[in-house]
Amino acid sequence: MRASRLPFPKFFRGTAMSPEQGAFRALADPTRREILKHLSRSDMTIAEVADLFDVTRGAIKKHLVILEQGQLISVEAKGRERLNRLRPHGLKAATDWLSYFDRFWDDKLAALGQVIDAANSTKKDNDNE
Amino acid sequence: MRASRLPFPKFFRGTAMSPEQGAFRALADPTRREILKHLSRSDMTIAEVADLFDVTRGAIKKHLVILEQGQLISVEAKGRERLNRLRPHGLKAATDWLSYFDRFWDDKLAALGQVIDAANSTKKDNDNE
DNA sequence: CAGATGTGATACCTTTTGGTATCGCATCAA
DNA sequence: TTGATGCGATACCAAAAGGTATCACATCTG
Repeated sequence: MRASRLPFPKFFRGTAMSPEQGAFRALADPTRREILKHLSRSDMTIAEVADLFDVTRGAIKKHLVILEQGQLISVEAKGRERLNRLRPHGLKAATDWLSYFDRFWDDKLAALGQVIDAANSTKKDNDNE
Repeated sequence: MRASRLPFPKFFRGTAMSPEQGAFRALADPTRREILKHLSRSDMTIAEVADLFDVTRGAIKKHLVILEQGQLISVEAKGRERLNRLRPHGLKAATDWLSYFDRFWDDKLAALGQVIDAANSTKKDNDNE
């Protein structure tokens, strides 16, 4: 029977996802990333979003639900329609997570990061985390 | 027969993924994000990574393959072992993609972004509503 | 009112993901 | 040489993801 087709993955039914988990899950799909770019220009109903892609409204609706679960958009009932609006602060969860690695990919920042590390722990880098 | 269990998803067999697609796909899993943090501290063999988690080596190996496909790590054969090393520049693909939205979530940057937009397109740009 | 329309909710399908267990091979150590 | 040990490679499984089609319902509009 597979307890089939429940609306949420197990790890999200009942408890909350970490903010960066929701954000990264939502960002993993290219269609959803495109939707975000469109919503950054203007709020849109489901039908308006669906018109921009080659998939059905149902598929777009599912993408929007995942974006909403990831706190990347908010949805406002507006008469018969529902307006999807970018919630840009949600992306900050992903940006913040990634910022940990800034020192590693930017050579200029790397030098700075090492200076800061040295200053913060003049003895050694023990167990960070 | 389902052409079952091919090593790569269809969109990656044959052609290349966009850099941000590979990065975001890899980042979508919490175990992989943790692996990246560990690798930022030191290079590790598969067995060493697997010891940090409660899953089998096989599962960790699959995660490392996805991280490698996303250009987030590189793997160097070292005798009988294989050393997995963070490739931090790969994360820049995700950071770059997200930077488009900086102006939306940081109010201080928003003002700056609008100034820049205005300066860059004092004439056109009236396509939003 | 009656019809058109935007949406929600299902049911169902295929593919991908994340996991296990297992086998075989190369390489290191005794 | 003979084991141990890291890994690669499969085969297999359950669940999640991404999609379609369809129906019901609320809400606009003539």
